[in-house]
Amino acid sequence: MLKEAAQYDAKTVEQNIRKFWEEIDAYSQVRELRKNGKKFFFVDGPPYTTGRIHLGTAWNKILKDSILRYKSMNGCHILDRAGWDMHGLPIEVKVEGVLGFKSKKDIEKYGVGNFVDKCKEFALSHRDEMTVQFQNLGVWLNWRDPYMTLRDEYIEAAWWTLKQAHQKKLLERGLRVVNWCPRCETAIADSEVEYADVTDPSVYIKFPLANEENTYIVIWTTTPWTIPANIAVAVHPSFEYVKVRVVKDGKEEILIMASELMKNVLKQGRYKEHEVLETILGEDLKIEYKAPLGNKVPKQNEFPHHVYMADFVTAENTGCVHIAPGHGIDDFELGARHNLPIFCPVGADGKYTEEAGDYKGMHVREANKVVLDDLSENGLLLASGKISHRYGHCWRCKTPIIYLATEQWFLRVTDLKEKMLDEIKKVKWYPEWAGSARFADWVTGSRDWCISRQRYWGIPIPVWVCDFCGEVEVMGTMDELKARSGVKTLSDLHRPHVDNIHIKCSKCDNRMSRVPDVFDVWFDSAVASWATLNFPHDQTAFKEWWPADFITEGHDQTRGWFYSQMGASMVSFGKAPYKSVLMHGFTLDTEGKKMSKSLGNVVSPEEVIAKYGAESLRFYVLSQNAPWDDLKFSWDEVGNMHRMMNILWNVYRFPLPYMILDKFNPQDVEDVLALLPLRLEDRWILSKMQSLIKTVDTAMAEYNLHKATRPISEFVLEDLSRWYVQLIRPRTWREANDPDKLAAYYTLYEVLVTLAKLISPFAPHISEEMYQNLVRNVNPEAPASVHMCKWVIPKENLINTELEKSMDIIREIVEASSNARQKLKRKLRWPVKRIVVAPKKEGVAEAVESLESVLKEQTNAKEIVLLNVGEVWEQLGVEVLPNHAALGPAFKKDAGKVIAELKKADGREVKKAILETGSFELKAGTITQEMVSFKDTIPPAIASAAFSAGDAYVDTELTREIESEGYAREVIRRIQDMRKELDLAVEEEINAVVEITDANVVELVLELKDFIAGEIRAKSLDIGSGIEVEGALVKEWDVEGVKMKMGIGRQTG
RNA sequence: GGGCCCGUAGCUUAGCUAGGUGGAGCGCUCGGCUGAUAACCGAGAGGUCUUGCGUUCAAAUCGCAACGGGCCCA
Repeated sequence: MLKEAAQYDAKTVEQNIRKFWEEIDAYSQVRELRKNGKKFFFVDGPPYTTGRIHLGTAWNKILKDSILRYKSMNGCHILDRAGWDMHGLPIEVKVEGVLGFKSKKDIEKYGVGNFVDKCKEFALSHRDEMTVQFQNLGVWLNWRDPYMTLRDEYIEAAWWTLKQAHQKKLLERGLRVVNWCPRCETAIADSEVEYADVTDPSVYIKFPLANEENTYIVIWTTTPWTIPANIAVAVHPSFEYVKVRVVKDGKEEILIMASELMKNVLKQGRYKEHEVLETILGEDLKIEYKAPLGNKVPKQNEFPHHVYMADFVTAENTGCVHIAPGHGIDDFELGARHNLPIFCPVGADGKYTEEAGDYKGMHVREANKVVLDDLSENGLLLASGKISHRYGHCWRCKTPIIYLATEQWFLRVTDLKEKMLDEIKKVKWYPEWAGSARFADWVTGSRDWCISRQRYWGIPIPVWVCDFCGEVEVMGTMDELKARSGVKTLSDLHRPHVDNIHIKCSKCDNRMSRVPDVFDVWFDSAVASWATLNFPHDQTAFKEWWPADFITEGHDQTRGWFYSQMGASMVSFGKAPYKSVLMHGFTLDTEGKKMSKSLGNVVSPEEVIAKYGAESLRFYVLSQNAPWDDLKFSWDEVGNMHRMMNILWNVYRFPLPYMILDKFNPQDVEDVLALLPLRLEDRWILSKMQSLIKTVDTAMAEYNLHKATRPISEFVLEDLSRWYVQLIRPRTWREANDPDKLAAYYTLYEVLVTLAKLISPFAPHISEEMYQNLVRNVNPEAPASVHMCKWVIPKENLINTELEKSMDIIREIVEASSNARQKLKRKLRWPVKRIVVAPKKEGVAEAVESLESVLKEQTNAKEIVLLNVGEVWEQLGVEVLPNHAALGPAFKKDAGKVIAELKKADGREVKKAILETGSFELKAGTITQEMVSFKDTIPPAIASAAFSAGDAYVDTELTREIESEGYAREVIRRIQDMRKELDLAVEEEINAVVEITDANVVELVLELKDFIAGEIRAKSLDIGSGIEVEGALVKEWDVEGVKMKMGIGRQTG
């Protein structure tokens, strides 16, 4: 049997539903149910286990959940292990913080094993916390068996992948300039560099030419600390350069720089006079110069220093670029092209090495000032200032990065770039530009992938190198390592367990040792699509499922997970690891600014849930934006969604007491609906319902979640609550069990059940609650959960677009008439004599004729008058406006008489005559068309309002009948109000007394005494003038200026 | 400096692909309803469609530029 429902309390509903899901293990039942369906392989982008989820992660998981629920109801067999990204520097940094560590030395002292254990503990406990937070959003993923990057089998997937790379000669060890964090003492990937504004030195330095006295080439830099490593200068081959003689403080010297930048440089150096000696094209600059700090860095004097051509030189500052191949990416590449020495006198800790001569032991961050002083002493500092610019930082510890040439391991993904770009085109991107523009752009500009990190908490790089001959071997699995090393038991594949395992070199029989590095954590998640299938151990699952059908992540993952997965997959399998990608946006605050702790504008999902519940948050993030646009969070809008949910709930709740009272037991709804005498409004809402399903399906086909959810809100608010429910109210109150009422019950029931299924992917809790009551309480044989139901299919036979259009017109007329009523301040409670509809277009007549009863009821009109298209209502008067400019010359001195006569004439007749014959005869003369114009006039009791297809007139002329009914309703409404105040039950009977001073009104009200008594459930009702008023509650009222005193009391006995 | 996305009423937004009087919701003002009721409904006011230039008979919509925001990169 159906049960009544309490007022909407999102939190209670959601908690109960989640408990219910747990009890019946709904998630597993659903997946089990669909196991023979079409396979749909979803890979969860693994959130990093640092702590609490934020609004962006919530949105991310809500999108995933809604899409997967939709797919599942459509019959898909879904594979959806939740993922967790658990390795890497972020956790190391947090653990270091907890332990109070400052550098790697502290970790070594503490013991790598102990440190790694702490990291593991941290990751696992945070995973548990975050799981609960996701579940509180109603997100269904496989939480019980998630994939975790710290598991041995996951690590093996990464190892296997690296072995593929090695076999395909895509793994390379080499000296490269990498982004280096001097605090973490490790290389970091391009994707781990975060850019922020900083103030740095902005200095102009003169490099003295080797063979020309007192002549200098001028360079500009923001990193003076790299000057000790300077090897060359780059100029643009097609720029024009000048040799210019300058004078400052009486001293003369010759400078070389780009001619278009000369003015700037001379200003910087505060030179008063100058004379251009020569202009030279960049490519003709053949210059050798002396090391500017040769006196401090002896090693520098061993290197030749020349000027080279480079296209990356821009026309900024001096047009001459300082090149230190050990400290810059462009520099390194230029150096490689010209076989320059890769001089890098800086160590892993950011301190200068032995090679830096006098600077040895100094940290580069402190070196800028010293270097500038030394240059100044050498007379080479032309100008020194400050600049604010964007500079890269370690995205975890925020330390400014430096560029260092170091030995690292690389994946040569640049070799695969062309193929990768082809694969991008095969993937279906939502929106299209996410792939064709954004991702393609990133891939085009990408470099080889540095996968090694000099850290502890990560997947150990499974590369063994021969201590003697340098031979390289990669272990693909744990078993392989055991077999090659002879180690019998290996409890864990992390450091330090694998650090001291050695194998024998297959070439020279000497000892091979593992390189100490761990993987870049982006490599971890890169292998997720096959690691989640337990590949390489489980080949069958891989064959059945891979590649992924769908992934969705934020647009920051273009450079991140979209890319890392693509790269790893190209290396392993030569194709894209996913078939379709939905790129979603970021959550920003109301100002459109990024949410960040430092700005203090962070809103957490928990706050939102605490206030409005998960369902409102879900519907909000789904419907507010297109998925790919950034979402500006707004509390008001979440509140709006909550309001919509509340209305949905009330629509669901309101008929329940009546249905229960009538012992309504819906069975074979479809068949019964076909037999019942449905009213047009019933057919209308059923038609609307089917159309809505189509809209949702169309939107979901393109992952346009916003276009799926917005029309649902609209349907609930506009069609169902504001219209259909209002229309059927009187039918539900009827006490007899007549077919007309049943038709309303069945229709509403059918709509509510369909709606519950339709919204279940997006609002899984409230839909489940509705379903459990409406369906399961009536039919225990039905599927145990709404999420086990099949997706709704639009019933074509119920669609009637003509009817939908007609109803739209009727609603417009109702709105227009209520507008017109307002002009005359006539309440809806008072009936109006008639409503006249004057159509301007076809279709209105049909609508009004077929839906007259609806129109009459909703406008509270005694009569509906329908005119023909273009017909003017006869009650409208026509005012004749004389055109003095035309009348004056025509009638001269009689004009006044003509005008007076015109004003007395019947405007309608004048207009008719002019329109038909072009003239109208007055006693004083003949009026022609140009002499007058016309204006419609409306009688005082009538008001008009336009709607899109015509005009509506409301005639509020009072009749005795109308006044009687109006006053009666005023009385009823006030007594109902008093019943409420006394907290009476709906069916409870009362005794009532109404004293009305105005005898005329008493008479009017008495005409409907029985009607009033019935409406207010009065056992006895006294109405009169000057009678005594008593009862449990007595109140005085002012009804439209008429004084009334009413008293009611419980009928006892 | 480059790529991509975004910029419409006080707030959140629809419309932009396929140019032709800019629609909503919230908030505000006024009103209605009172058997969903610590709910619900209607009306009104409120817009140089970020700015400028261009294409066109016609631009929120197409193009260019600037400004502001976001993500990514150098």
